[in-house]
Amino acid sequence: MEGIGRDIMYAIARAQKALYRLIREDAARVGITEVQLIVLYTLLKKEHIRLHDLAEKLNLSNSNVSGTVDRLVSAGLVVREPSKRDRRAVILSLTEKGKETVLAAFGEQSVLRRRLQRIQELISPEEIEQFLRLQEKVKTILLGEE
Amino acid sequence: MEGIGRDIMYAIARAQKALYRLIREDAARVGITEVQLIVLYTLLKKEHIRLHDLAEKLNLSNSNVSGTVDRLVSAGLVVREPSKRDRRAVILSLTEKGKETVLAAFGEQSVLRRRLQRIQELISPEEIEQFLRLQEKVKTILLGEE
DNA sequence: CCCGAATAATTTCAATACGAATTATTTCCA
DNA sequence: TGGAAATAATTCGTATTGAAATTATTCGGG
Repeated sequence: MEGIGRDIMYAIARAQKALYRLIREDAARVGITEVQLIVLYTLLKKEHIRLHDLAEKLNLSNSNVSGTVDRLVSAGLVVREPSKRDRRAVILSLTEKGKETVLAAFGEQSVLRRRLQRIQELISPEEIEQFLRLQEKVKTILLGEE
Repeated sequence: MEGIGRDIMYAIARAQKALYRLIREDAARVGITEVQLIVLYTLLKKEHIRLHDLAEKLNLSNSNVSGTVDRLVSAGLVVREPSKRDRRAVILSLTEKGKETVLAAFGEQSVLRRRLQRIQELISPEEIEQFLRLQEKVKTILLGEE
């Protein structure tokens, strides 16, 4: 692992840690954990999704999401219901309380929202576009899909 | 969380997952976990480091690193010794076996090494430089240090 | 139509991961 | 210098994480 490779690794890791720290902050404000908030947000954007599809969307294992959903159901934020089309599957949706929670977390007081806006103020659209393109390219090569 | 912000979040998360998957693969080949390999690698690059400094370098909590070091000591890959300068601190170093393990993990057979090289073959030095610069800029803004 | 392969979810287990509390030691300043 | 504040590490509790095994169901080819 020579210089450049190491730089790339550390850069990716640092950006991710910074991002998760913000999500954790917003999540803590409404009394949940970061992964729970990410799951709620995903469900807000796409209701009635199957557990497997949710796990795929989030790049998490089924077992992981299954446990997280357990806790969200216990907290009254999410409901599980068996799929009518496929009796193996379960369909997930937000409860009213779940909706309120995610909206409160990412609402006016959200640190993450403020910082993401700041990025758009301080970095030009061309550079952001460039950033996303390179990020995607690096990811594709890392996955061996080039 | 509108379009661009979400794109940035997902891009960062995806790159990190791809990276960690590779590290996990190399680590599994030598019979350890990804975090354990990252710790061993860090110790290879900087021997005789204090636990607190190691945790800081890796952006991990002290308690987390303490537990990971426990397992590495049990496996005979790392040794703990009390610092002479500061009796509160412990100094960490690799054993001979620890050195061999990390060198084997990131040696010729390393998938991560191969993919990082591939990045340098497929992406121009200017673009890599640009990538690292933007990555750093985004991280700084996310941390609120702009 | 039927049975083996594939798929969806859960459970279990070991390893992260972090915050809070605790213990031991050092620092620093009144 | 004496003691409060800060620092280093560990322990504890809870919540991720993913691989592997398990169960239930669906799919697909003969």
